Amino acid sequence: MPEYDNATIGGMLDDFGDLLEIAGADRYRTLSYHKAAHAIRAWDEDITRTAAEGRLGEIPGVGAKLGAVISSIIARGSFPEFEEVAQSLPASITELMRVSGVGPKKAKALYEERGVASVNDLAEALEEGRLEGLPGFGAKTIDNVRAGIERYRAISARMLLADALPLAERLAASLDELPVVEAASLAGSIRRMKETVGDVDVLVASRDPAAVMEAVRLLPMVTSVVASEETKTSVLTASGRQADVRVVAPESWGAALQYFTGSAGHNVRLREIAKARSLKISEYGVFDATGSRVAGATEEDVYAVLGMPLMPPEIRENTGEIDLALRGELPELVTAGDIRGDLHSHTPATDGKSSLEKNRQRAAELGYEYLGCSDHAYDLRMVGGLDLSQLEEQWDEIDTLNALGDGPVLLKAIELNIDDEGGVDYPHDVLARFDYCIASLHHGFGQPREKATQRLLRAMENPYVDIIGHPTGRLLGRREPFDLDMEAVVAKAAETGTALELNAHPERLDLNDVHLRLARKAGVSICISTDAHDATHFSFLKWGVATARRGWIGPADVLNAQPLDVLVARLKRNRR
DNA sequence: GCCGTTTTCGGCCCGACTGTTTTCAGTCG
Repeated sequence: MPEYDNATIGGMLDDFGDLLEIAGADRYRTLSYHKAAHAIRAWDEDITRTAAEGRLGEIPGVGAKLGAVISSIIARGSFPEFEEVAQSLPASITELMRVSGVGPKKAKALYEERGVASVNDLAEALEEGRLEGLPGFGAKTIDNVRAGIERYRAISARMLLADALPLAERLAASLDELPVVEAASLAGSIRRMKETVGDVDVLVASRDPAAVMEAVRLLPMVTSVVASEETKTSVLTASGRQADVRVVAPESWGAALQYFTGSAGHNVRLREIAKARSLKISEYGVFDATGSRVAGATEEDVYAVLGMPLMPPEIRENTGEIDLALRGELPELVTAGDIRGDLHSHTPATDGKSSLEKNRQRAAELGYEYLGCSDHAYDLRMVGGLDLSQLEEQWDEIDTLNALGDGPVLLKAIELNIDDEGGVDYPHDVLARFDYCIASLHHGFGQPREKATQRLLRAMENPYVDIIGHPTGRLLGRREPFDLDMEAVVAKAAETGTALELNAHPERLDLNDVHLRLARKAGVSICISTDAHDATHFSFLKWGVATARRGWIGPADVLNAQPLDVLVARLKRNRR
């Protein structure tokens, strides 16, 4: 049987919820599938284990029925309700709903009246004029659907946060400079620092929306205007990415910023809480039963009137943050300023571009107290992994640079390669000579869960493996992560005192937010490392910090937020 | 289908736009 992970099961429940909606089921029933899907994605335990232990009911939004559905999926890959609906409707038609302008009713009509069962079918039917005369599909709707298909195809390829954010920040900053603009900010998933984003949302406070819209259309970075209305303009930027700029009145600024930042699930929870207190919250403000505004100008006010402190955008994902905020127990989140050094960098001795000296100089500019030099170990032959004599050469260079006195302390480290049995490149007597060792998986990506997991567990049992590098091995949009039992990995890290890396490379961001929350709960140390292969890569730190914050990681959890003596004392080899 | 600071039954988030609706359903964010 294939293994079902949380994301897969969440996806299946989402698809089924859409299918039910098309079939015309009660909308609260369909909503419950979507709610459960979200909760399962955020569930930081392997759901097959939760199921095996009979604890599915602990997942918010999962009751008796959904528990049975999930168990059925795990046992046999499907469930009776799905099979029943799939007899009358092909499962593929849920894809139609991803096209802007097509909802459940139109999707159903497209399938039943024209046999359209996928976005490709839809594009074809459109070309051939086969949608003429279909009720609900007038000329304008057809135009909208045509544009929707293009947008769907463009956004399916999501953009890395690191590619989208600089441009988005420039866009917001240039609007902020306009005299008619009182405030400008990013909103949506890019403000929440999600690792990938579909499009860019920018919010502006102004009394003169027309002037703002005009200015947006004329910005140099705008290559074309998709649509421009009174308070909203959509443009394509040089990157080909769509940005939506919205204008709101200054008295609604905070409410609108809160609203458009989301996430959707977070907003729904907030509105439920507001309602229970006889308040109504919308993008215009928070209103009491008499309809008078009680908050809205700032985000602080909106949260305060609901009894919460201002919520950092990165954690607004409806994964328990609201309950913590209500109890005044929001976790302290790490900031870039807390970071005292980088523990993972490479030099030209293996596959790095910048010399040890140059890396050290850059680390000094960043105000770091220490820098870990961690080139690849011997077994990674393709990048020229170091043998003992090369290591001794590097150690001499480190000693020489450290003797200069000023600047960050260079640490003698290594990135070990974990072999098929969980072993590493050097014997213990060599490993003992490093200040610390990182061990990483570099091959065997297709291995079954049991095998890949065992490799990591065995590596962590080595007393000289202090840190596991880029634990899941994913490359966003390019390579799937190793299939790992992350609970077992985290448990072993906690048991052995091994730290887990949060690799800050924008294509990795590995561990992800869900894994980080799991590690935090288990008390595992995290090191936020850039894995710099060039001195310019130390700036990747911000992506790692953003992801750490999404994972509720605080400065105390972060190994490289500690002063050098504390860091050294917390290394596995020095704890025993 | 879920769930309890009004509730174990009757609710379940809000506001706006769009088009083909002649009074509002469908869709979106």
